[in-house]
Amino acid sequence: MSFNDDVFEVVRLIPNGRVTSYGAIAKYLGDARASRRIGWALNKSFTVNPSVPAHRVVNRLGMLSGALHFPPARSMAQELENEGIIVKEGQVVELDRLFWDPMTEL
DNA sequence: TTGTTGACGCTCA
DNA sequence: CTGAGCGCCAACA
Repeated sequence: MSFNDDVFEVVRLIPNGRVTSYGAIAKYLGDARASRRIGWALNKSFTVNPSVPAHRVVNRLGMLSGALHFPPARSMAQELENEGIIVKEGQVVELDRLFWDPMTEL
């Protein structure tokens, strides 16, 4: 199934220390309404190789809405901070500066 | 087969 | 400014 693969591919292209949103990815894939499905795709991202940096994907406000779905062993916020991204109150700080839009960057 | 759900995003009150 | 509601559509019970 290619939708998931496309999602993974785009997510893997996100530069280190940057983040993007479900909507941006959906739009890039041609279906701006697929944002909800991006989450589904990312669920499986933990079972594929090479691994997908799903922690770099947040909702359009920069909130870590998917943090609860991360494997217990990993912390979404922590992974982000490891890359230099500041996460406060479950939200990415300076989102506008760290945001990476595949539509304009690719 | 039908109904509910959700890692979203937008609009309206 | 805040909160509630709605459209989307695949996965799941």
